[in-house]
Amino acid sequence: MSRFGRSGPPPIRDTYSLLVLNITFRTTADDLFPLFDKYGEVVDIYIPRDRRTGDSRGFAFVRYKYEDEAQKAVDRLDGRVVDGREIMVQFAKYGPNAERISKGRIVEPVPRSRGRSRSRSPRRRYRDDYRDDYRDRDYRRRSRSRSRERYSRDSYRERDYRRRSRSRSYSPDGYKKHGRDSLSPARRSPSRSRSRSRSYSPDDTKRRAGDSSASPASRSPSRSPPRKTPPSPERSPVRRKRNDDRSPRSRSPST
DNA sequence: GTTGAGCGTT
Repeated sequence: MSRFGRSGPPPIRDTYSLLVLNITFRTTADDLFPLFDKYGEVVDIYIPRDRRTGDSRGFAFVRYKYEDEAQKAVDRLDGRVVDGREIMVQFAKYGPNAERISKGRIVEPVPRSRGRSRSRSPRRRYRDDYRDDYRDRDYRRRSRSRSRERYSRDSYRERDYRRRSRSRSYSPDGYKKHGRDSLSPARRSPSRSRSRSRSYSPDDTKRRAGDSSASPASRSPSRSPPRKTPPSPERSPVRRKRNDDRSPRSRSPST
């Protein structure tokens, strides 16, 4: 939203856009206007904001009516501390003045003098690659939230590691301890397993919050085999019963 | 609540 144009950018006849970087996220056009207006006639000030949060992205575009004024503003405001942060002012690459540069008429107005010129070449390439605004926005957002993402990632990793460790710790533990005995614990296993599972159930439910169904699935296979065994014995008794029945019968002939 | 290389809408 342009400071002076509500329905969009104002009619620009011959304006020069300046790019203001390293400004605080709370700095608004109103804060920059008096600063830049002091060094020349400011036509428009625009601060790109995030469409989701609405916060400024940390840089602004200041349009001057004359190039000399813009140049002066750059020279005077570049490196100025605003809101406790040193801002960087330089000519914008994209804009009405960009056409002039395209003509090859203007030869690097500012950065060269200050020697602050960073990697300006690759920037152009990025813009060419960009097609969707979403991607562009996402990319920039990702860059900004790099620190945040890193923190989040660490947290997630730590949690995952801990969870996995715990899972692994219990798995072998149970198997090793009960694995010693034969099928005797097999029947007792489900009983104990369930009992223990219930103890940890609340904890897991709260921690995972309905996510990562892999955990239960992971544990499922472990419990699956032993669980399959119980149903078997269920039918066994039937046959065994018959066996018992047959047992006496078998003994009968023997006798 | 946080952040920090870069290039633009309403």
